[in-house]
Amino acid sequence: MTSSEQPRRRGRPTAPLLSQEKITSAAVELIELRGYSALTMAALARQLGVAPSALYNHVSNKHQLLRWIQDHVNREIDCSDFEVRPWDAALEAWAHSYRDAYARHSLLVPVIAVTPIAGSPHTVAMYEKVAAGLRAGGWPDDQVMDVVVAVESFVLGSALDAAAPDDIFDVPADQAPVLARVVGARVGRDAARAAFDLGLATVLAGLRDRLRALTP
Amino acid sequence: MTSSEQPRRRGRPTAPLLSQEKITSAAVELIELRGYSALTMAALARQLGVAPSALYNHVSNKHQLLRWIQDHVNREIDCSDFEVRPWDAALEAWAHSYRDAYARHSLLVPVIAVTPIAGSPHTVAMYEKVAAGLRAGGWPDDQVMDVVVAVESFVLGSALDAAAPDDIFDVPADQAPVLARVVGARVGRDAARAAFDLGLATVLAGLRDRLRALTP
DNA sequence: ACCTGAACACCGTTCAAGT
DNA sequence: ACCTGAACACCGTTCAAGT
Repeated sequence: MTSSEQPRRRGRPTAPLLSQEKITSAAVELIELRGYSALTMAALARQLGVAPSALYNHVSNKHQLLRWIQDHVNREIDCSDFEVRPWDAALEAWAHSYRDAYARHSLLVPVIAVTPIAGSPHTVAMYEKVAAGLRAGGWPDDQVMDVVVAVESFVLGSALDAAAPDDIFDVPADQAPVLARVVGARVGRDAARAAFDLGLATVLAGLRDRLRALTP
Repeated sequence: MTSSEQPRRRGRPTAPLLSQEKITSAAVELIELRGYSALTMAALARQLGVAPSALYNHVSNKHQLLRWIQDHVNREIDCSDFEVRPWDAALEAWAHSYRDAYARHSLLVPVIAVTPIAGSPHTVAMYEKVAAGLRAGGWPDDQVMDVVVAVESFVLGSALDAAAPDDIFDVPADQAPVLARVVGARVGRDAARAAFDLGLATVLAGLRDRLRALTP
């Protein structure tokens, strides 16, 4: 060990093993490989080749880690259409992309719904684009966030629904005859997607009407 | 100890200390008193004056307990209107009641969305009424469940949103100017309710249009 | 049949100690 | 500044033992 030469105090300035980026992508990898139930601080540390306690030098607790993951997932959501297409078409594409992302991360849904966005740069950028698109489309300032939140609520509820088993509404016909009948009448394969498509089309039609009534 | 006489084997047939009803209402009481984070098997047992392991003679695990609580909450949801009012008015009242119930139990939302209803009598009864009301209102069999699920997705998403802090969208104006502007333009106190009301009105308008187009 | 008490495997998190 | 290893408080759940 040479005694001086290097700017840092002694030895070479060994780079830290961990960082927000490394931790987040390891966590996402773990989730995609083995699901959210496999995401424990111990398993994450193991994946990173480090002791569990080492994580706490970079992340204050597991909840903050979930917020990092949330921002990472939001990065995948496509909202580029707001800059080039009419507000309603862009909103539809955004809702689809948003739902699909969180259908794969439904465990995050209760986290998103409640976490301030300020610390999440990609999330802030997404809302900025959406808000700008709606505003440019003619929505008045004091209704933009209501539209965003309403659509988002539908999207997140649908993402949860997408994680439901196919037989969730199965019930003995003698116990609930009408329910059994209408449940049996659903032809399609992907019932959750059919409900989402119907709902989204309905919401968009309703919003178009509302905006039209607002600006004569 | 007399040897015969009693139908049971020996002593008096001491009634069990626990039952589904007692466990469920103790759990609900615990939740309303100290929140979901206080609902542990140990705390629940303590409330019932019993050892934690005793619970497992009546409930197979904590997840099943959550389903019992879910059915209990669903009992509070008002869907009586479906028998006496037009489908759209009844759907609106149901959605309001549904959202309010789960705004108080948002931790259950991810559970509901994924749990088969078959084992939950009040839940089945609720869906039966809703389905019958929509069907009587003129909705075709193969679309009834899509409408139910779409509205329910919006309701559950909104229930999650109702648990969000007021400052969830607060962001520095230089970082996201349009977002900051429209967030600031929301006048009202209860932003979550405003978004829910706008969304619900929009969904109902859209559904009325859709049904009208279906039945000329 | 139903309850107790002790135990188990696992969790997130803390902290003194090292470099 | 960053990591290790040992420890802590708490979880849900199991199970032999009692009545």
